[in-house]
Amino acid sequence: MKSNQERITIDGIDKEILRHLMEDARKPILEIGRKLGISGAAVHQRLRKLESSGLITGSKFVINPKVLGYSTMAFIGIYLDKAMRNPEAVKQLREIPEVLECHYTTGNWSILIKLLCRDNEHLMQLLNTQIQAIEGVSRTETFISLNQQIDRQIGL
Amino acid sequence: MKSNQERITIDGIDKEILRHLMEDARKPILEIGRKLGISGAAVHQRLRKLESSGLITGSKFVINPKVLGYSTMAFIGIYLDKAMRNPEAVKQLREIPEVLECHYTTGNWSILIKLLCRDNEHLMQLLNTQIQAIEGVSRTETFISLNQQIDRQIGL
DNA sequence: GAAAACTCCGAAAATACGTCGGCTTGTACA
DNA sequence: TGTACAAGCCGACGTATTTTCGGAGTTTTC
Repeated sequence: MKSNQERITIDGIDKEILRHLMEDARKPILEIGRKLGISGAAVHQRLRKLESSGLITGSKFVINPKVLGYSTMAFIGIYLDKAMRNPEAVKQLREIPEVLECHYTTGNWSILIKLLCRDNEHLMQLLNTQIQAIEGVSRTETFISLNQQIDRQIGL
Repeated sequence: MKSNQERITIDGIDKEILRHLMEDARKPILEIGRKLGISGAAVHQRLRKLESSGLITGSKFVINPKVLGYSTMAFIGIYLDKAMRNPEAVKQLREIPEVLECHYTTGNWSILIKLLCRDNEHLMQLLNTQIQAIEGVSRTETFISLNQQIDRQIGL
């Protein structure tokens, strides 16, 4: 996929197309065209333009982690004894599949991660045997998400 | 979409199908079938089983916020003067389109939100005019993500 | 005002989707 | 051992979608 990253102008029709596909990536292009009152070919051409502009980075199936037994989400702030250790720490965090996000942040911590685990016991085990074991990690602070009340992409 | 939520067994072929679609929701079923050495019909039947089991919750187009000028991600811990105020606060947070996630968490804060804004100035403006303005918010702590180094779904 | 650039449409070809009956395999049970 | 049942796959089929193409209308550029 090429991303020319050229300046692009997105009009209302583009937004409408994207709004449909952001909700359901498999919605037929023809159906979107019918809904907007333009031909399927036009929708297709606009999508190609949007893709080549780099605005669309891909599409994903979303799976429900609870069905897999993953129901505990947590955020962990990580203190590193030297900020320099960041690249190596991230490399090791990447090996932990439960780590979904990893941010290099301002503030007290060096790193903030979001992770998804089965239950509190699983979380504790990850902390003790995986995360605290990473070289350079001096301390962590854990925040368990009791309930995720909003989860969405940036709007158009 | 029905979700029987029945117990389900996911074998290696199911995982392989999901792995493909989690990366690219528009990948043709037939192509996946060819890659796995089974017919398109079989892939289709498996997908129907996975859908009705509730494992698949949908599909999304992923857009690149940077192309839209959104390049600053931040996490904000919010203190509420009374935890009771949570539902009303969340309702108001939902009205702020830059708020992508909102978690009711253990720990110091009542709420942890993730938000995406254009730049630091935009962030400051959101804090001052939108978030601090919510009734019940007594204090906030902001962590700016200088770099998101991991971003993924739970693995199979 | 001509040329270039956009954007759309309709049609056609290639491809994919979704369903069906039938085949094979494995299991349960008498 | 034999039968019945369920699960999973296949090929084929009709329908629907994708993708491409040329052409036409409109706007922008110079």
